[in-house]
Amino acid sequence: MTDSAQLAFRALADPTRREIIRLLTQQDMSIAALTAHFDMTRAAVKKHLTVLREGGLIVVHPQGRERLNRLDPAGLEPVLDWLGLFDQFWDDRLDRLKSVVERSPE
Amino acid sequence: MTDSAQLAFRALADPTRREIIRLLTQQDMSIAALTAHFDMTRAAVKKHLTVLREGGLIVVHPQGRERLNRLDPAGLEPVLDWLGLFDQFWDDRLDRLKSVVERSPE
DNA sequence: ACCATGCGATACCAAAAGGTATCTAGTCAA
DNA sequence: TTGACTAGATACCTTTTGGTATCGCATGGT
Repeated sequence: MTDSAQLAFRALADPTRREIIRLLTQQDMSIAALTAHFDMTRAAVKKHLTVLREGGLIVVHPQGRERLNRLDPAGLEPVLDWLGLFDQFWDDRLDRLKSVVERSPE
Repeated sequence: MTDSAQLAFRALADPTRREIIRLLTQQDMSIAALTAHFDMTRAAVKKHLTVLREGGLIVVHPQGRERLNRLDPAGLEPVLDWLGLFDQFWDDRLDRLKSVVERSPE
């Protein structure tokens, strides 16, 4: 009963992992293919993939000697659910802020 | 130009900080008031509040000798924006998965 | 003026996270 | 079966993170 939202939020907290997610929205990819997009070793990418899998955000399905990593949208549900708890709150204030934010580029 | 989404995602990655957010949706609170809800020292809570402020999720406004922490919904925008990039993707597959997930409690 | 109180800042510690190097094990082609 | 390629596992290192303990600084009541 380890809070599944926790594992998902943790998985999303790293920029490399979010980039992996972005890449996987384009197509399923092997570790080697993903590693080509980063300046780090295959082992490091593997660790990120493990965290993503623990967070339920990807699934692996072996194909011959390759193991393709595929995005699993169901893993995002806990995150969306949590954020949804505050829909009312965010909406109320976001609406009021929108015009303000747009005209103050900071 | 430090990616603001990164700071926000990092702030959301800790369960204590998410609980703080939840508490702050009810009412603005001082550090002391927040600390009463956790089994940790005021200094630890203070650190979490710093991370939340860096993530743009809360703002502090002094009131006498108290400093009330207030939720800032604008800080969540980068997160919602990032998630929004995959709306199409999630939606497509979430719809297909919904019934499946509901009948497979795993 | 005093003293409680509410916070901020710092130094310090243990554990977790991100990374590399290296070794081992399957799978496919010749 | 040998060799090349793809990936998992482990040991190890460094940095970050979450936490405590402690000190000092304002603020407000008496």
